[in-house]
Amino acid sequence: MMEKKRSDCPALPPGWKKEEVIRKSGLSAGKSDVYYYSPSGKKFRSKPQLSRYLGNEVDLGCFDFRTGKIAPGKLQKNKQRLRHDPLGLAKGGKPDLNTALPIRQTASIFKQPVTMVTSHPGNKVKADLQRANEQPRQLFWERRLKGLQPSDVTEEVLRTMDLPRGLQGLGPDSGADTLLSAIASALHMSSTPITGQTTAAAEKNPAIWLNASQPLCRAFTVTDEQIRQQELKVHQARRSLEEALLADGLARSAENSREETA
DNA sequence: AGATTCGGCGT
DNA sequence: ACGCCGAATCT
Repeated sequence: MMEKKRSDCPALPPGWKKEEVIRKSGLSAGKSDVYYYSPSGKKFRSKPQLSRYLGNEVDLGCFDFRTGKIAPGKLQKNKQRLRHDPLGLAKGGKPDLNTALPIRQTASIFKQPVTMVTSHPGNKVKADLQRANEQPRQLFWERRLKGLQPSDVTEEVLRTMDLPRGLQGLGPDSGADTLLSAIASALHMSSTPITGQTTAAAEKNPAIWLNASQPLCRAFTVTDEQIRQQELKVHQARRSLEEALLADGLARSAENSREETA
């Protein structure tokens, strides 16, 4: 029996082993296959398979399956993509590695926990609201959000969201789409109330008078009625998400059992 | 049956 | 050129 040399893999959680097997015959002789073994001994033979199993425990985004190391060369690609296809959803529909837990993949750039809808209490919701609030930001960084649109997996653009009148953009790129993204981002990233730009001076010269901790938006007020309507929308959206997660979970377990019993 | 191995499709 | 995975082959 050939002793398989399984080596520890530092880029993975403790207990994971990596193995490389050289092909010794056939047209592909000399090539090699790489396998990983979980601490429990399950064998993995591709990055997607590994990613499905690890979920968000480990970000495999820049993990090189063949070498077993973190590949720093991937950042270039991501930046390039940010221009017109920020999330890589546009086409080709990558299997989207790391899809196990719901991550808010909106304009708000940084991954955050999101409400997990279950029938049980004890949900963790935005547990760390005081994180990373004091990061330096570009003035008018919101313009990077221009043109972002919600779409489903078939690439069809979903209905656009309507903002209430009374919300008005400010500064360069003060279009409605940028405004929506800017406000959404502000709500995600700030733990203080979002008021818009309250000084009238920001109107005339935003570059000087801008309150950088507020979105590029004129000051506004929100009515109780608007809040009620929004609560309704959120409830409906959560139901949709719950159904989607359920369906996804079923598909995932179906695939897992298919692999196990294959 | 499970494990191993190479082919070959798709990118 | 290579990742991924089906399936033939082996034990």
